[in-house]
Amino acid sequence: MENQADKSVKFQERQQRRVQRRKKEILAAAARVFSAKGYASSTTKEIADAADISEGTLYNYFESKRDILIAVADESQTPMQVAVQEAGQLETRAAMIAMFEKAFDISETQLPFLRTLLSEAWIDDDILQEFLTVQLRRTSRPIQTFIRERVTSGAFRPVDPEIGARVAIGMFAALIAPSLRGVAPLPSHDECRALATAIVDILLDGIRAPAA
Amino acid sequence: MENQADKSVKFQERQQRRVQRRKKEILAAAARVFSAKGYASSTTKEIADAADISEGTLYNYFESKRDILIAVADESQTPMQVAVQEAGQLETRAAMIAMFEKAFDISETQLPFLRTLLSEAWIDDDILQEFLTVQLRRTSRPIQTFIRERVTSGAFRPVDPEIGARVAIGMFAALIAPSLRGVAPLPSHDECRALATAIVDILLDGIRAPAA
Amino acid sequence: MENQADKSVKFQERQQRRVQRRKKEILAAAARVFSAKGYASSTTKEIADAADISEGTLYNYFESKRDILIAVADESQTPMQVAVQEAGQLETRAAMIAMFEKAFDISETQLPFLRTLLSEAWIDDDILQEFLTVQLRRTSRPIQTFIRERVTSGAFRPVDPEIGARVAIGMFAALIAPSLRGVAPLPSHDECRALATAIVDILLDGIRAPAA
Amino acid sequence: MENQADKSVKFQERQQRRVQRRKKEILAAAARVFSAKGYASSTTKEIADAADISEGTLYNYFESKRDILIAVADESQTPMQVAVQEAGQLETRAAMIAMFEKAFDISETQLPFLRTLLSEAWIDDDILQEFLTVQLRRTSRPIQTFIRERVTSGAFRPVDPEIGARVAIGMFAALIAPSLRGVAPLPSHDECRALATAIVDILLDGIRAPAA
DNA sequence: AATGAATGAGATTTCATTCAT
DNA sequence: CATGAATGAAATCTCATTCAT
Repeated sequence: MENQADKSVKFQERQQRRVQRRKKEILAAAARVFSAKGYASSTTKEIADAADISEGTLYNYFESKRDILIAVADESQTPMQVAVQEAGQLETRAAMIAMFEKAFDISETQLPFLRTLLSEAWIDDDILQEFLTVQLRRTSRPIQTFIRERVTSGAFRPVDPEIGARVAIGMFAALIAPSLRGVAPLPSHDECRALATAIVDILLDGIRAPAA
Repeated sequence: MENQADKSVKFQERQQRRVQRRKKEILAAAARVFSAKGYASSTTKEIADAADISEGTLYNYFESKRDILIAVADESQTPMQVAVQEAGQLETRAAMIAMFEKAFDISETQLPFLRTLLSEAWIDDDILQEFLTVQLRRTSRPIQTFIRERVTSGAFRPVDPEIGARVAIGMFAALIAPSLRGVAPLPSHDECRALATAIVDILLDGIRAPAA
Repeated sequence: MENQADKSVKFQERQQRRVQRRKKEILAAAARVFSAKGYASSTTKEIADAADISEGTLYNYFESKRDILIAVADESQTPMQVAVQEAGQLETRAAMIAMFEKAFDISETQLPFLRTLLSEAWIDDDILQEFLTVQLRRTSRPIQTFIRERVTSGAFRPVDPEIGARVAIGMFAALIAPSLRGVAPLPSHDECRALATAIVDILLDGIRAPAA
Repeated sequence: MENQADKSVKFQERQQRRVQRRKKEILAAAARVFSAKGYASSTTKEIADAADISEGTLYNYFESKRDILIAVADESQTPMQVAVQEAGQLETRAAMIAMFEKAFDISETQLPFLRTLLSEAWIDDDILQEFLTVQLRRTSRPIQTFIRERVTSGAFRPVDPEIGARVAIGMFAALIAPSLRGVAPLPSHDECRALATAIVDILLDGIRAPAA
């Protein structure tokens, strides 16, 4: 049999979960608004409307509009970073393709968060430093290590690992950009594989036909 | 001996030139402001101050703040587009390197315009459609044609020309991005050449060492 | 043996006492908040926090924020009024000193209530009329009577009793003001006596040395 | 004959004067509003309405509502301070009366500024420190010096100069308070003289009739 | 009774644009 | 043409009060 205290504890836990859920809803709504119009042009009214709450309620969950942006940026994760970190050793060409394939596999939900991060990082120094730069570094480092090892072992040509990593990320970014920008649909599963294959092929062997 | 009408014509011409010059000055100032804080967060007062004129005067030269943005976007040109169009036939590896080298060679003056274009195109559909998309198409087309020809002739492997072009542009973009974002200085002449060489090497032959 | 009704009555009484006690707690908390920031700048949240209850609970005990202010003003009492009323006949110089000494003896608890009253009376006409004016009149009247009697009897010079009373209150107020404002500590027991003596001396005989 | 530059200079000067005049107007309006409802309860809309301008215009002249308060406080001057400083040596009883008489002579214009200062100093620590305390010190110091000299020369009894000064200011404050609070009209010329005489009489010789 | 999330009216502040000088 | 004060619409944010739990 439960006593008063037990009930109260349970109640508080449920409250906390409710609050967390509501916070997520607001963030998702805010991400959608931000990704459509940019942070500065979005209004708190639009965010509130998108989250189907009143403007005042926003401020029960976040301290300021900027605070919401920070939370949105915090929630975003570049799919490339996730893919790289989960990839582990990339011994074979197939493994590399699998990694890029995974990186292309962005969920519809994640899209607005990513768009917001990328969009604001272009303007806002704090967002760039605290979020995008951090993620890019985490993405770039393992790739650089990977390249450096192979250059040392002679498997790769003497490429500058930093440039190699940046170029690889750039190839990926160029292919996913239209989807991120919202002018192309997210690639289907098959398209992801095709794009990943294309990147790895070019990255490893270039576009020139091998001398006979 | 000049008559009244002649004088008037001359006067009008001088006026027109003065107006054009002043417009350019305002645009340069606006581009600097926009590139630093983004269009939406920039105020007409900041633009006026940067151009060393009063707010009212702005409206003698442009109809609205938006009008200034359009003009700034119009003024911007992606260096890659210029480079591609001036390049002509890219028969040799050296020619390709020269082209990329040229693309890296962005002037300090042009930088704010470019930054503004790229920043706003990420948010503003009109800017994306009317300016960036147009430029990217003009950049991509010749590269696609170039690739298609070589694939047909057997010089290149059977790469999808569109993907090839986008990947090439992505490689370039990844290397110039920090400078455009304002977190790295523009590359020196020597660095431009090194970067261009790196891109062409990877693009043509990949990073994998040729099988012995 | 008690019957049901008795129990219920006792329960209700205990309830009532509990409610009264809680009300006092809230008022004390509110007085502290009001005295620190002023009524208009204090929020119900701050009051609730200070009283260690939730905002909603406030409204179980008071109808509105204003209602709390009224109750706080009601609770406050100018120490001068208390002292004057308890003083009775002020036949001797010692009795007058004793009265002022008592007036200086403000409790730490009473301080916030007083501060709130004085602060709001300066702005709020209702508070001025309903509370401060009433108290001042009750303080002033006995003093006026006291002076008038002595003027009639020839013990005092022909002073306007109203002005005399106001001047006396003003002397007192000027000395206690820093403590009320919170920039000086409350005077110690000895200091109270010294201040009271100073006031009575000046009030009775002035600061000029008697002609030899 | 005037040239372009001269005209421009004159124009700028006129502009500056216009701006200063407008600033004064806004301050006067703000002082009226503040003195009636207190700073925190006054709205920028009310201030703007009182100054017969739009809310936006306020912000062309002041950075914030708080900024206006500071400016109002800055503009205010306690009449007692002015009177004390202009008084010079107070050798005779007549000179003292003249000084207090002058202190009572507050202009209708100055009233709202003073009210605001006194009202806010009760709540706002910055206002207290930066404005009221400064003024009170400037008022109190000369009076203390005056008393100390006479105590030394034996003309006054051994009164603590600080307490003497505060008591004197308190007597004055108690008599002017109703006018400052807005519940009594400003004293007429004759009333000023009567009040000043009353204060000086009591201060110098007390209310007790001299022993025969 | 107690809670604290939700509300919405209203406060302060910003800013593109206009217009009299 | 140049100016910059004036405007008012709209943005961000606050907070007393209500109400479902």
